[in-house]
Amino acid sequence: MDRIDRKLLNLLQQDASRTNADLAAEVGLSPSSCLRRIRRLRSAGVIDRVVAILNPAKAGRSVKAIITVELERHGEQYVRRFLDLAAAEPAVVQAYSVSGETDALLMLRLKDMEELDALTERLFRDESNVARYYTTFVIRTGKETTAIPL
Amino acid sequence: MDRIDRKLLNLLQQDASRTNADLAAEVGLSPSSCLRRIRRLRSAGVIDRVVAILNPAKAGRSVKAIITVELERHGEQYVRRFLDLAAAEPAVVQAYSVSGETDALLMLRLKDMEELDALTERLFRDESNVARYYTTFVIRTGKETTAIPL
DNA sequence: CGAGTTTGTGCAATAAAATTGCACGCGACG
DNA sequence: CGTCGCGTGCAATTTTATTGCACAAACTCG
Repeated sequence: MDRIDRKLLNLLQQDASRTNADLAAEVGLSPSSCLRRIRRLRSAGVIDRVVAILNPAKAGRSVKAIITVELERHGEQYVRRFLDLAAAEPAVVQAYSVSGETDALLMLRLKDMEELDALTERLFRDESNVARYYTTFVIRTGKETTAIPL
Repeated sequence: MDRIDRKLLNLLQQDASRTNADLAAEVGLSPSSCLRRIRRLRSAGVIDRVVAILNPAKAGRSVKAIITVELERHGEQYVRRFLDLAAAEPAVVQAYSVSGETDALLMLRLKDMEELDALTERLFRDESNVARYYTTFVIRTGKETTAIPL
């Protein structure tokens, strides 16, 4: 994991659709060496996967919401059970258990309010272990990246 | 934007490193038609970009934290200014202005606590407009996807 | 209803890119 | 000082993407 590897990772985190020859030129390697490095990073698991990022609005999911959840019982098995329940929802893109006042935090991608209504109904109606939940809406996005700084 | 387009987008959101011929077979199209659809989705902006997703731990950023911020003055220009400030920080991967009790929410990727300390120092020391901020740590990740449901 | 146009498709040829085998150079280590 | 291991570049090969073309379906407008 030297300087070149980091440079490659940074480039790939920005745009993984570039050709290998292109990347090789930018980091100052031959295409074959560059390719071998990328493959090594991939099989080492440093690169987890390569994905397409969609434009939320054009994919019909312009509403972003955050739900913080406080559970009745805070034990690990209860938290886990709730996270699994939330993870099963397609609209839930991130589900975390957290420290502090609340127990869990969900990040949602929604089509409209109706969908939020249906989701909260599903997640919190039967779930007798949820003491309280707070829904927050994202007004403006200042930054949203998948890139991990190196 | 028909059923085939959606199927393609779902596949590409999961794994954009598959070959075009492979994708074509899965959606039941010839490689050329499949490629043309993907290119159309890309130039229409539905596909925003293609990126490599790293393993946070293996990239040396295993700590995930959330900071919610309450500003002194809540006016739009103040919120914007704060978001810009936060967005400039490499450790900040998501920065939103939100509805509700607080004004902004930051999602962080950190190497260690020291980095958090340095960051809060930078973000909140000079920033006299910040009334209060709450730091929360992610204990467990139940789900974390970049895929937008279609 | 029907001619014309637009849009999408498959096939085959072509171009571009990834991948592999091989030999070399450099640094670590005995 | 020789040997080993690792990474590199080059060139050949294989795989993949891309393009031109002809055809079929859907849609439009008179």
